[in-house]
Amino acid sequence: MYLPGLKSSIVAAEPRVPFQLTSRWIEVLVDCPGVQGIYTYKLPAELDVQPGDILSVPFGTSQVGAIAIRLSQPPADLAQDKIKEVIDIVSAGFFPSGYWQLLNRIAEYYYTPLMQVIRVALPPGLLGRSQRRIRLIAKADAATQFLTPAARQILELLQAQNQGDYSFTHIQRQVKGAYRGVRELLRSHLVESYLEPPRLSKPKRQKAVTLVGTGLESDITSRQREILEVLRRRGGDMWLSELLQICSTSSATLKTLEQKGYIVIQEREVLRIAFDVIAQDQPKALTSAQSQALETITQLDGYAQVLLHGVTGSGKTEVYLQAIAPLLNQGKSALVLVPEIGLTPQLTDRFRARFGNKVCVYHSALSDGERYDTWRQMLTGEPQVVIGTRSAVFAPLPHLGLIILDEEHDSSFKQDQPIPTYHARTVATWRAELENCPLVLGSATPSLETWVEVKSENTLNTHYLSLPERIQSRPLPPVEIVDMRQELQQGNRSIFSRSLQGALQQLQEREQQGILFIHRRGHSTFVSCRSCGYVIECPHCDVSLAYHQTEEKAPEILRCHYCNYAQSHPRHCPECSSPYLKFFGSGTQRVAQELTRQFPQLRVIRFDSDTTRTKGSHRTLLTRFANREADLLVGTQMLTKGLDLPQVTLVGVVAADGLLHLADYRAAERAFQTLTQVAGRAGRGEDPGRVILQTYSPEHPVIQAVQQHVYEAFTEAELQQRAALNYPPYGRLILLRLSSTDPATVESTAQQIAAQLNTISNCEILGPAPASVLRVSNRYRWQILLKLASEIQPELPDWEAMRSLIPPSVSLTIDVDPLNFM
DNA sequence: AGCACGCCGACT
DNA sequence: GTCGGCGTGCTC
Repeated sequence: MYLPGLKSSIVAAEPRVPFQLTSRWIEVLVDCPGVQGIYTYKLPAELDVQPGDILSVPFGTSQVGAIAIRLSQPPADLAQDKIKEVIDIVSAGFFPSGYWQLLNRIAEYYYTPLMQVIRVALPPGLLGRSQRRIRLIAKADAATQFLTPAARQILELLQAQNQGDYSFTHIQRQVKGAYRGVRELLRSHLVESYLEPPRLSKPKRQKAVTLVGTGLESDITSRQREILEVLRRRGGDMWLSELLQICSTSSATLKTLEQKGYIVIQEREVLRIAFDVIAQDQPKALTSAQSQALETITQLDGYAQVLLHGVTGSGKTEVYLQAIAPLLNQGKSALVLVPEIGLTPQLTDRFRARFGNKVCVYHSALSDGERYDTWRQMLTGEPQVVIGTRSAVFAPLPHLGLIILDEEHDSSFKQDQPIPTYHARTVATWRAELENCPLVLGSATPSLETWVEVKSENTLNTHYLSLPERIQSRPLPPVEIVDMRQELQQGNRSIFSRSLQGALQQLQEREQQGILFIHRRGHSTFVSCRSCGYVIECPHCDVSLAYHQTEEKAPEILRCHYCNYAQSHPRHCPECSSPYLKFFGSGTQRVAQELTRQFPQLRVIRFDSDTTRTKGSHRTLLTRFANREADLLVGTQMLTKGLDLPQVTLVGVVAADGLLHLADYRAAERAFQTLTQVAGRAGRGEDPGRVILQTYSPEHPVIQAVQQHVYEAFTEAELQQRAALNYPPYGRLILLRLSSTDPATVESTAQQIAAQLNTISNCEILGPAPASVLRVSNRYRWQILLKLASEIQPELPDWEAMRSLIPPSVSLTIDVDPLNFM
C-alpha cells in the first residue's frame, strides 16, 4: 500500500507499529482568533485520539485548545521536525453524531468561522489558552540603576505585587515598551518567564462511600455498626465528608470498614448542580384540544415541525409535560428552549415538580463551573429534560427525542451581538432534522416566519395544532380601548384614563391584583429645558439621557440606555442656566411615582431590568406578588414573557403608542405580539379578567386586532404587505454592521464594502447608511442591508475574508436574518 | 491572539 | 550609531 507523503524512514523507525491501522498524526482546528487553517500534529503513543476530541496543543509560544478533525498523514510540504506533539486530551468523544454537521451548517449559513461556532457551543473553559506570565526570581537590589526606564518600571510593578507575578499582557498594558523591558530583565536574570497551562475546568472529584455486602456484620464494633446503620438509612451511598460529619468519626474507621469489605470508598465526580426540592405534581386532565394536540405530537415518528398555536392561558405547558413523560420512559431526552430563564421560574418549577431531578437548567447566568458540570451531566446519556435559553440549543444530549421551543415568536432567541448571529429557532429546526426528532414551536402569537412555514401547502412534515380556548373554558379578557386624546379634551391630564383610575380603585376593594405595562423603564425618556429647548444628551452616544428616580427623595440620575453612562440631574440647564428643566415621556419609575401619589393605599412592585438586575430577584418579586404582598405589578416587556399569575384580573397598558410607531418593518408584528401577550396575563384564574389599553391612535389596525383577538386576520394582512415589499418571511435579509471610533474610517469602509457586494447577483443592496443612532459608546456605526430572494444562499465572502478587506480599527458583524436594526 | 522580524525616524 | 515606534507575517 502506497501512502503519499509517508517517508520510509518513519516506517523503518517504528517497524512494529502497523501504520496502516494506527495513524500517528491528527489534523486539528486550533482555537486562536484569526487562525482558520487546519494544522497537523503528531500523536504520542499513549494517546488514543479520535475525531471530535478536544485537545490541548502547543501553538507558537503558547498552549491552546484544539479540536481533532481527522486522523491523517503528515503534510508533504512540511518538514517532519516542525510537527509538534499533541499535549493531552482535554475531553474525549465530545460530539454526538450529527452534531458536527449542525455546527458546520451554522458556520456556513451565518458566514462564521467554524471555530467561532464551536466556541458558542462548548462550555467556557474547555478550550482554555495558556498565558505567558512574568515573575521575579532574585531579590533585585543590585544593578537596577543600569536598567532602562521601561525595565525599571516593570521591576517596580512586579515588586509592588506581593507574589511578584503578573501576566505579560497586564505588563504590556501598564508599561510602554514592555517587550524590550522584559527581555532586558530576563537577560539580567531578575525575572523569569513561564507559561501557565490553561486552567481546564476539571470536573470536581470527591470521595464517596457505598455500602456493599449486607453480610453478618459479626466482626465489627458497635461504633462501626452505627456508621453502617447511618449509611444504610441514607440509601447506602453518601459523600465521605458528609458521613464523617454526621457520625463524627474519622476516616480511619471508614478505612477499617472498607478493609473488612462492608463499604467501598471511591472518587467520584461531583456535579455542581443545585436542586430545589419541590412538591410533586401529577398530570392534569386535558381539554379535548389539548389531548388532540398531545396525540398528534406523541404519534410523530422522526423529524417534523409542529406549531402549537394556543391562545394565552390555553395550557401549552401541560401538553409539553405530557409529551415528554413517555419519552423519558423510552430512555430519550427532551430539550425545552425558553426566551429567558429568569422570567419563567414557574415553568422550571413545574417541570421539576413533574420530573424531579431529571430536569436541568442551562443558561448564561450559570457560573462557568456550573455550566461545565451541567454539560458533563448531559453527556452521560441519562434520559433527562434540559430547559434553557438560546444557547441551550447546543446541549449535547445523546438521545434527543423532542425539542420544544416555547414562545417561539420571542426575539431573544436571536443573537445579534457576537457572531454567529444565530436564531435558536433556525438552529433547532436543523438539529431536529439531524437528530430525526420532532420540533414543537409553541406560541399564542406565532411569528410570521413560522406561520408561513407551517401553513404553506408544499412543506412536508409540518403540523398545525391549535388550542383556540383557554383551559376550563375561561374567556379571553375583554379589551377596552381608551382614546387618550379624548381624555385630554375632557380635561383629564393624568397619565391614567378615568377608566383605568376606576379599575385601579376597585382593585383593593375587590382584593384582586393587576399588572400595568409600560413600554420603557426609567422615569422619563428625556429631559429638556423649557427656556431654550436644550435636550440633555449622552456624551458618548447620540441619544438623550433618560431621567431616573427610584423613589421620592432618592438621588435624581440621568442615564443613557445605550451605554449605561450616568450623571446626576443638573439643577440648571447646562446651556442657558435656566432652572426650568422638564421631563418628557413616562417610564416605569414615573408611573410608579404617579401611582403612589394618586393611589397612596395601593401597594406596587416595579418589575423591570432596573429592579431585577440581581440573581434570583425575578423569583423574589414574583413570589412576593403571588403572596399578595402587593396589589399591582408595574413593568416592561418582561411582563409579556409567559408569566402565569392566576390571581391577576386587571391588565393596563399605559401607552401603546410607543410600540406602534417604531421604524422597522416588523414594528406592527412585534406590537401585536407584545400587546396580545400582555393582555393574555389577565383572567387566567377563577376570576374573569379585564384589559384597559390606552392609546392616542385607537384606530390603528394593531390595536383593533388586539382588541378583537384576531390573530389570523391581522397576520394575513401583514403578510400581504411583506410579500409586496419582499420582506421576510418572503425575502431574506442580511445586515452588515460596521463600527469604529473614527467616523470617517467606518463610512469609507462601508462604502468600499458596498461597492464590493454590488457584484453579487440576485441581491438588492440598501445603504450603506448610518445606524439609526449613529454613535454609541463613542463608536460610530454604519450598516449595509442586503435583501435577497428567499432560498438563495448568496456567495458572500465569509466573515474572515470580509474581515481581511477592512482596516483593523473597524469591527464587523454579519447579521443573517436580523431582527434588531438598531 | 502573541510574538517574531524588519524598516523607519529621533535621541544618548 | 542605537533606541523605540509599529506594520507584516507566522504559528503544525
